[in-house]
Amino acid sequence: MERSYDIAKEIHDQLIKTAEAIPVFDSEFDPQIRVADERFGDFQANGTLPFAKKKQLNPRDLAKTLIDSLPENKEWEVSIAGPGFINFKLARTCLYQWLKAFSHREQIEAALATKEPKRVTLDFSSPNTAKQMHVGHIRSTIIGESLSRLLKLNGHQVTKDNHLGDWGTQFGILLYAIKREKIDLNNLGDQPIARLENLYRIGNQWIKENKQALKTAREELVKLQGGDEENLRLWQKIRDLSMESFEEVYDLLGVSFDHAHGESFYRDQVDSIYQSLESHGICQEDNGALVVFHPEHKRFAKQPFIIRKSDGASNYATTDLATLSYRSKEWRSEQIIYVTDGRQRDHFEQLFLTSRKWFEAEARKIPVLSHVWFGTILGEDNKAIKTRDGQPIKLVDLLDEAIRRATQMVLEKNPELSPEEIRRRACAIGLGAVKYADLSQDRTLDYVFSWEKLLAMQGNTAPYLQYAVARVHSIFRKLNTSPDELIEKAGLPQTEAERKLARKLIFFPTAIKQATQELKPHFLCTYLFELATDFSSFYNQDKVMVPEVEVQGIRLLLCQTTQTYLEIGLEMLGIETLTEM
RNA sequence: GCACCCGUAGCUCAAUUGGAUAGAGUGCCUGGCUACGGACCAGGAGGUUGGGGGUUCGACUCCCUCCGGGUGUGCCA
Repeated sequence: MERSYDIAKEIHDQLIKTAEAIPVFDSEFDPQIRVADERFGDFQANGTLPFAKKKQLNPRDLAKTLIDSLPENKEWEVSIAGPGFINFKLARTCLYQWLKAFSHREQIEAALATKEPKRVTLDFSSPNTAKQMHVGHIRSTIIGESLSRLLKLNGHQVTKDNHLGDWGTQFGILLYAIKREKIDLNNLGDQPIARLENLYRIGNQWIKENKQALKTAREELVKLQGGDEENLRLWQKIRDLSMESFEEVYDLLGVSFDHAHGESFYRDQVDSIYQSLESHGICQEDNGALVVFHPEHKRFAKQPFIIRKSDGASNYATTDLATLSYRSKEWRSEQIIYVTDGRQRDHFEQLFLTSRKWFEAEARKIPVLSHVWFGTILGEDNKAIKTRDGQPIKLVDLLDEAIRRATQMVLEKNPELSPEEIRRRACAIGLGAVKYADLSQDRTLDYVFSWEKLLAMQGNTAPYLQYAVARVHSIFRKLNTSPDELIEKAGLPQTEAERKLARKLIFFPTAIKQATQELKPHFLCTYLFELATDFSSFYNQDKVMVPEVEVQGIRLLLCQTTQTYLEIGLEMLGIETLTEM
C-alpha cells in the first residue's frame, strides 16, 4: 500500500469508511483525529465522545464497536483509553516507510500541493509614502510574506500587492510645505524621507495655527486630485523616493511584491463607485457625506461607513472598495487577504459587509474576504510604541542593530572569516531572530517592544533552529560522501530518540495545514522548535557515524529528513538557513 | 455609553478550537564534550489559568457576573 503523506487524514478516512458500515453511526460522526499525547500514542480519535453524547450511547462501547470493525492493519496499534478515546500508535515500519517516501523536497511539495488551487491576493505591508517605515510595519510585512509562502507551498496562486498609502490628505499638507519652503526634491540629502517627514510635521503645525495655511493646504490637495501637473510631478517624485527607501528594507527582509499599486492607482475609479452604490440604493447622504449603514448589524446600523466625505473627497473606504472590485475583476481573485493592525477591524468588517451587498446587487461572485489582523507593538507605557522624542523606532534601525549583534557573535566564533561571509551569516542570524520573535507568537496578541525579546538568540529562537540545520550539514560534511547510498541500507528506528524524532517528523503536514488554514505562522514555529529540540536530543544521544550500516542508515535518513523539514519550514517564515554558523 | 481584544510559572509565551496529569523558553539550582560543533544536551524547583458562579463525562477554552489592562466608536489610514 502506498504511504500517505498525511497520516492523520489516512486514519480519518479509514474511520469514516468503517463507521459507514456500522448501523449506529451516521454522517454526523466526525472522528476528530488529533496528535496524541506521547504517553498514549501518536494520533488519537476523540470523535466518539461527542457522538455518543448526542446519541445517548455509552462512549466506550461505541469506540469498541468501531475499532472491532477496523480492518486488519499492520500500520498501527489501536486501543481505547479513558472515557472513550481511541489511540493509534504507529508501527516502526510505518514510520520507516513514511520517512523513505517523504524525505526530499520534491516529494513533499508534490504531496502538499492542493488539487484545488485558488487565486489569492495578499494585501500586506502597505506603508504610507513620504514616511519612513517604523517598527510597527514589521508585523504586516513579515506575517504577509510568510503567509504568501505558505499558500504557495500549498499550491495556491498568490498575488502579492503592496497597497501603499500614497493618496491621502497628507499630501495637501506636504505639498504646501514643500512649496512654502521652496524645497528641491532632487536635493534632499542622504535621508530624503526623514526630510519629508519633518516637512510634513512642520506643515501640520502651520495649518493648526493658521487658517489661511489650512486653506492653502486643502487647495493643494484639490489641485493634486484634479490632476494639476506640477503637483502630480511632485507627488510622483515623493512616491519614487519613498519606494527606494522601502526597497532597502524589503531587500534586507527578503520580501517582494508582484504589485505596488497603492491607493492612487484607483483614484479615477471612485466616481463610478459612488454611482454604482447609489444606483443600488446601498449608500445614502447623511450630514453631507455619502455613507453606508447596515441596519441588520448591531453596531453598523448606527456607525456609518463613510465612502465620500462632506467636502466631496474620497477616503480609504472608497479606494478599498475600488481595489476590491479591481482585484476581483482584473486578477479574478477568489480570495483576498488583508494583513493589517487589529485596530482596523471595524473598517474591514464594514468594507466586507458593504462589498457583499454591492457584489450581490451587481450579480458578481464575491471573493472570500479575510482580515488577518495582528496586535499592536507597545512601548513601556503599554501604548502603541513611541520613543522619547515621539518618533517610533525606525525599522532599519532595528534591523541594523540585529545584524550588529549577530556580527559580534559570529566574530567571536569565527574571527578568521571574510567580511562578506560574516555579513552574510550575521544577516541570516540577526534578521532571522527578529522575524522569528515576531512570527512565533499568536499574531492577535499585542506585545511590548524590547530589544531583548526581538534579538534573543538562545532557546526558542531562529538561531536555535538554524543551528540544528548547520549541525546536520556538519554531519554530512564529515560523511564525505552522498548519504543516499548509505540510507538505502537503513534499518528500522530502534532507539527512544530515533522513534521520538521520527514521530515528530510525521506531524509536519499537520503543522503546515494548521498554519495555513488559520493563517497563523506561529503554529509552524511551535512545530519547528519541537522538531529541532527532538533532533538536538537525538544527535546528543545517538551517534550517527557508527559502523553498523542499518543503524547509520536510519540515523542518516532522520538527519536528512529533519534538515529538509527545517529548511522548508524556515523558508516559510522567510528565514534563511546556513550550512555553517 | 456601546462593541471588541486581552489577563496562564518571577519574566516572555504555547496549549491541535470542549479532551486525558496545563506545556515551552528565559531566569535560578545541579550535572554533561578525550564525542558528528556547548548558539547544545540531561535533570530540579516554580501554577487556585485575574476572582466568583454556571453548563457537562470533561472547561485555559463556552455562558453569566465582578476586577484589572487595552483598542475602536462620522469625515486619518
